[in-house]
Amino acid sequence: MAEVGAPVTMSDVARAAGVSTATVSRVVNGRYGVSASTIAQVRSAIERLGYESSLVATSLRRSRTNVLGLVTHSFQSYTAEVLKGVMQALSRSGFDLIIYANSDLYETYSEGWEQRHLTRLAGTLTDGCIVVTPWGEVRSSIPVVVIDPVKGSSVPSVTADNLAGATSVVEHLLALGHRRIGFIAGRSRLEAAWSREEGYRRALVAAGVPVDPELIGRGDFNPESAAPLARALLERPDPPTAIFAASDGMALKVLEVAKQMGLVVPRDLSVVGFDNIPESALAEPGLTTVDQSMYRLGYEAARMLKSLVTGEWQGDRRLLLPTGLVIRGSTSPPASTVEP
Amino acid sequence: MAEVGAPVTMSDVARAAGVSTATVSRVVNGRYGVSASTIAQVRSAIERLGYESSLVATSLRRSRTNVLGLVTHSFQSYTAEVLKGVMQALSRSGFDLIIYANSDLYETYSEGWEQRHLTRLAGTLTDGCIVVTPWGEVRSSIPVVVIDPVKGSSVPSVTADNLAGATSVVEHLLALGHRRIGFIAGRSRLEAAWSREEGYRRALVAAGVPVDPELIGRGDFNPESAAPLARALLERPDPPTAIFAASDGMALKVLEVAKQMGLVVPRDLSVVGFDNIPESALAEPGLTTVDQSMYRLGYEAARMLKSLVTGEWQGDRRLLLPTGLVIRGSTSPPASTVEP
DNA sequence: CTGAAAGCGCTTACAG
DNA sequence: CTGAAAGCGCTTACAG
Repeated sequence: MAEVGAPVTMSDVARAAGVSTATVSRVVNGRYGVSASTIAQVRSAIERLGYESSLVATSLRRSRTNVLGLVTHSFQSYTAEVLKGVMQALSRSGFDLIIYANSDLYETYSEGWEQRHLTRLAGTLTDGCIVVTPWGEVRSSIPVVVIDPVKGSSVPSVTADNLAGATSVVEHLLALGHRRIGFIAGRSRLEAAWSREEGYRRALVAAGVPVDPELIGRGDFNPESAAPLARALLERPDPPTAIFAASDGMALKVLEVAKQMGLVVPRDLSVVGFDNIPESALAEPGLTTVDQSMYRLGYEAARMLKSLVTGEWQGDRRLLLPTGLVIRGSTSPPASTVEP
Repeated sequence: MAEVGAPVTMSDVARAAGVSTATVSRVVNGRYGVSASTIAQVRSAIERLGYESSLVATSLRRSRTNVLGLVTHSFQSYTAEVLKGVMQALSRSGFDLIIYANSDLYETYSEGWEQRHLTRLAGTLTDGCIVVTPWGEVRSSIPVVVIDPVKGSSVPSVTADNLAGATSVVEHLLALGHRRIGFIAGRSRLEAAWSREEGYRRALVAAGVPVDPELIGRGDFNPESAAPLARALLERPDPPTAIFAASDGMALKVLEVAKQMGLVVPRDLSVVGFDNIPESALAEPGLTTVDQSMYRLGYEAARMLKSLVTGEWQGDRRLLLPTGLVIRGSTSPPASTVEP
């Protein structure tokens, strides 16, 4: 009952039922114009042989496959959340989902992975694709929805309202009395990174606090990139009283560096992240951060893609989803609130 | 830069480069016997047109695709863990991964989904497949590894040591002084469900405690199935002092029912689950349970599949992975330890 | 070193 | 109502 011989093809069924493959195809696809008795014969042969049509052959021949694709680079917790949302949106939709993940995790090849995989799927296998946080702009012969596009992208996309999220972080810190607020930026090509920095800047300017370029570190969303930047900020003669990192991963790194330097959070330093990954709640102290629902991003992306494929999509092709500030233990008023 | 026309095919490249598709194919696949100048022409045409070979066409023609498949019914947290393990094992292996999930979540079609999808992928797209918790025995023309097979399955598989895990739960409860231990079983076709019940029985027998069939409820791993069973157990004139549910989902339901009935856990009732899903740690009180590393299951399944496909697998085709008891707040000695 | 041709497993006009 | 044939985009002997 384990590994059996060659797969059963449509020709096998045709031979067993004594008809042509064309007829088998008609029965399999429920087309009209086949006699009841032929249908019965074919059905029984299908049953007997355990035939299932080959996804590959079918999709090569047909224009429409009813399969949507999702291309992702890696498999983190947030990817899983996205997938749950996607599956929910696709439930009973008639579309199946194929997820393509390349194993070449850290190779040179990885730049442009999304475009490569997309193109390989697009011609034939899938009717539409979701691409999660690509490295660059993507183009395709089929509808595509990008979750977290690069800045300036014109492809349909779903993004969290990073600008509002970042603004609320800085407003929160300002309200606590902070005036020297450091920022560790993310990979600047991504729209998300740009918006988070922009929110930081605007909120400061709106409050009449000058933006000090010395307090901005250039990270890349990789947690490791944040460590030296945090250290540099904190070793200044006039260190910031709060650091806002553009991702939770980087913020958790800031927490670590602060601890190593003998600083107590939030007494000596307030720290804020962005994303609300599960680890942020478990940190000690809990990390104040901005929640962006990855589930929701996945859900909305799938919903848009579905409508794009069927041609029913109305309205904006660039969805902005709300974010929410989550206040935990890593923020408090600065030790000495010095107002000029 | 968004949705562009028809996909670029090999013929397009051939035409642009002034050669035959056979030659393009040779260049794309790095075959010997093409002149340097031709290679250069073809390469430049590929670059210019942005050509990528069609996954579907390639895999239809070739016997080997270097793509492994994973077929799953749903997308829960544990599926995500499995996937992380699979991706880790496949990292830099030269195999890409395709995950096929059907959207038809709750339909009649769902019985036997794994066999259907497996067959549709197997002939052509994938060199091997992982199937996660199937409904029945699977067969295929390509190597398959099942995570959590049905009982009596002969397909290569990876499973947690459910027997040892369940045994350790009951030994823990016995050591605390419990003698009337209720059990809520899982979907009995699954080997995991059977082993967990068997562990429960054996541990009782080993301790000289008779197995009372009245204390065994027949659930199906669905949390909802546990509620009436727990209620029935707790409303008995001689209720158990502890309930061991065969999954965390069901155990959390028991916790809920107990609360509704005004019982305080663990004072009035000890509760134990199985799986160690994230929610079990967040319950109030924390749920004592058995940890089975889904990450590890995925990792080992992928490792085995890889070797099965390349024909290098040595040793057992049925892997049993260790489990570990995780003691949290939901278990304590019974209120009155009555020893006969 | 290169191309014409067959064929992977299907579907779809086109005849009959 | 049914079948022979063409073709989806590739790869691979087979010639040359």
